[in-house]
Amino acid sequence: MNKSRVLRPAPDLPAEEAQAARFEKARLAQSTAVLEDYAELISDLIASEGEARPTDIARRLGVSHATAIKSIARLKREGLATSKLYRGVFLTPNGETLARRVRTRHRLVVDLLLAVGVPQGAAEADAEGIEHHVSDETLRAFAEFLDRK
Amino acid sequence: MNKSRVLRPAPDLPAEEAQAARFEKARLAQSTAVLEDYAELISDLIASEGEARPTDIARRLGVSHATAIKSIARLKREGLATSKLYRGVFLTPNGETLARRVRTRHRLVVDLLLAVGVPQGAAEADAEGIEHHVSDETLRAFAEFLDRK
DNA sequence: TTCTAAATGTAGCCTAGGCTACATTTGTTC
DNA sequence: GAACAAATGTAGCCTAGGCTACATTTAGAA
Repeated sequence: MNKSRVLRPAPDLPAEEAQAARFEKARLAQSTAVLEDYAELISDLIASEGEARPTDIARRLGVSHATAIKSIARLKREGLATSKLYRGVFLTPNGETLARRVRTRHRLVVDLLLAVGVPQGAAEADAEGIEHHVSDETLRAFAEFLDRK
Repeated sequence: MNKSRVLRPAPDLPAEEAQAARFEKARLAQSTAVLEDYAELISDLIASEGEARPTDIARRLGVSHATAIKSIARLKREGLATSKLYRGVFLTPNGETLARRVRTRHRLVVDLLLAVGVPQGAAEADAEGIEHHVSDETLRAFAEFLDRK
């Protein structure tokens, strides 16, 4: 039945697996993207406003407060944040570490986009989605490229 | 109650909205990422194997065939693909157009990563997630940067 | 101190995209 | 042409992350 399968030479198989692995990595990155965004935002809000409240988080992310509260619950489940009823949200040490890493990465991505000639607005907008898929290896390359400039 | 709200100066508000808009754009890009991946893959399979079958699509993406079939159903709902029971999958003209656009964008992203010094493996892996968040404006900047090199 | 608006939290719904388990169809092989 | 293995499709479950509607708590104002 499967004629094409039989005809396909063996060398294709490793390539197929590599492709599948790339997609899987992208899916994984996506599943942590929300956590990363929240961690960074909570950290920013605490730094600039003194506290991170669900309503402010929701407004900044452009989602309803109910959605924000649900995601905050996930952050808590994953050990990245803490909060008490009707009180603001705080990051655990793990959450702080994540926020720092995300902030650094975000800046590097924006800077790289600017360095290759992407206009400011587009750089900031696109970085918001791109950053979650930039591996440490790629990040290192970005840093070196910016150093050379 | 909301002291920080009152204290926050007006100039913050446009910035908040801009930030929310960036996140919303990223969410939107994410929701079309799967469609884009399938369209490109189906197009590739038809070109290289003569047909695109759910099992092959599933194996290449690293998901179960049931998942692939569900996503193919969404492609059909969105007018990007067609298929008959127990037959392969085909792209509509809209699907073809999307696939072409995605393929071009994918190549450009990989090329740009390579050009700034990202190692081949990381470039190919990261591009899989990054590409979906690269706007036309950014893509143009990438192309110009590569031309200059 | 009480009232009330805003913030916070809860419930329940939806879609997308994963999965496994099972049913059906196809096409090759004997 | 019958049997069987592989491909395809279906059903049902799960989680994440959207939403609206409603309930509860808080804290500032009167």
